[in-house]
Amino acid sequence: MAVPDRQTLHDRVLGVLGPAIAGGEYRPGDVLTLERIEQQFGVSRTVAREAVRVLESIQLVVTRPRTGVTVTPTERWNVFDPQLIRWRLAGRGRDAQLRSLTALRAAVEPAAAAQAAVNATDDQRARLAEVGRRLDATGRAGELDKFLDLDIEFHGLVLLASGNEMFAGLSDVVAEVLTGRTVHHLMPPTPEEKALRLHALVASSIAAGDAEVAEVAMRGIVAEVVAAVADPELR
Amino acid sequence: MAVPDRQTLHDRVLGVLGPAIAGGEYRPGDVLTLERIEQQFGVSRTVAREAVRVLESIQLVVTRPRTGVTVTPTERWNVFDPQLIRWRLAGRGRDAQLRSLTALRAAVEPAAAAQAAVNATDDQRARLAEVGRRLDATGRAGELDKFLDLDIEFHGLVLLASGNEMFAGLSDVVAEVLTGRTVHHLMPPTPEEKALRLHALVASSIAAGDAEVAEVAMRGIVAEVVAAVADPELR
DNA sequence: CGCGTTTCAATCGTCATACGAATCAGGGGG
DNA sequence: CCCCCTGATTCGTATGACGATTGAAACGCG
Repeated sequence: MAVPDRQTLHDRVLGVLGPAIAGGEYRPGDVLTLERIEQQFGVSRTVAREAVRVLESIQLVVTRPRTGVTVTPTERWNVFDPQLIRWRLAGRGRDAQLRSLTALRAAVEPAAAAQAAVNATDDQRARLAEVGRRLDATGRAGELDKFLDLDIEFHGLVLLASGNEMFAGLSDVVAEVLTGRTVHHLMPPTPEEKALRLHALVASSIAAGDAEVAEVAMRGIVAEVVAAVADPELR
Repeated sequence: MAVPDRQTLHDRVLGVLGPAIAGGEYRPGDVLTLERIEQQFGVSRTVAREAVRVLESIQLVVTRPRTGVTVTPTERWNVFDPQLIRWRLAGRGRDAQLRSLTALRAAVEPAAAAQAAVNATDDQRARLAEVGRRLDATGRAGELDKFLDLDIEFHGLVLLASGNEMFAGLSDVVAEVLTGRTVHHLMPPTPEEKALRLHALVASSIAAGDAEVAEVAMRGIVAEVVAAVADPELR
């Protein structure tokens, strides 16, 4: 066991450089040269270049001849990139990231639920109902870890069943947010009864094809989440 | 003149490979080898690798030793990547992409407007009012090109003023959608009177700090957009 | 002294080549 | 019949070299 995950070298470089930039250890305008990266990590030009190339595609940096690799102003960053989101959630600015993502969830998930009620396949409706039932059971039993997994599956299913690929593309992000919320103890020790009922309502409305109720119910869920994340007394 | 834009080689490779994969010319499961890319484009391994590396970071492909570079199933793609969005808007699947993006707009922009009413700086409120006025004027004058520019600026401002970086990160996407809508003639030759009034209402509500009205007004705007894009008679 | 031009050096961009590592397939041995 | 070993394929990484780009300093001219 414990064979340290075979990682490529550029992944390791990226895994240091990315979080460092995302976490603000380098400020916009700071300059890295390829040579410095090579030396700092003891890697070849090839590896350094590939790592930088990826950072560039996330628009964390720009590279120009004679100047080097310059850190980009934050507002140009590709904030939807899952890697970047993970880096930011792991470092400082985690709370801010969690809040902005939660606002995004609040905007998107009700719409996704409505569309899911219209577009879901029979199979998806059935699975949603099933996951909803198990969610309810583990919630009432207070099994938080299992609840988290099911919660992630639940919301992922809704986003997927919406039939909108952009919505579906957010499932990983939602998973990160849910996980982060649990890890940072922004979750009540036992899921609230109200939340459980709302999840059940979302599932049944989607199963029944009732877009309006599905949307309202989901709005209720995310409203609670927004409140929890915004609550200053928990930080 | 006509000095062909100095582009790096990997950008050119990427500019062919990316759209090709995004446009479905390679199917999920298809395999490219680095060697084939080298030969096809007449470039060195370095260049081929860097292009592939970027594709990998968008999750269009995965690479494994002995196997090669394999095209990933669509649902794993990083659909929020601006590059990918542009590639898809440029090729086939353009309509589908336009529709899914519009649904995303419809979900996000009302929330953004509401938050903007709360969080916008004085300067942003003023600029929004100003842009709103000019939007109205060019709209009534029927100057479509100028209207498009102002419309892009308007929606970008709202997203930015929301103070939520995720929302702000969508301004480029919204710009693409608005442009695409005009290019594909999903816009009425003269902007509708109702849309103009709603834009004005959004601007004034945000300026006045009225989140509720700003949200409702924006909802009115995007509802019209959804209808226009969904309208089958225009395709 | 001011300003445009030239020179220079730093850094990226690209290439060719070589070797190691991972992985899958198939053959040989138990 | 199963397991292990061997080999082939492809990526992963390193190295050294040269050209291209560009910003800044040095230079020369008015």
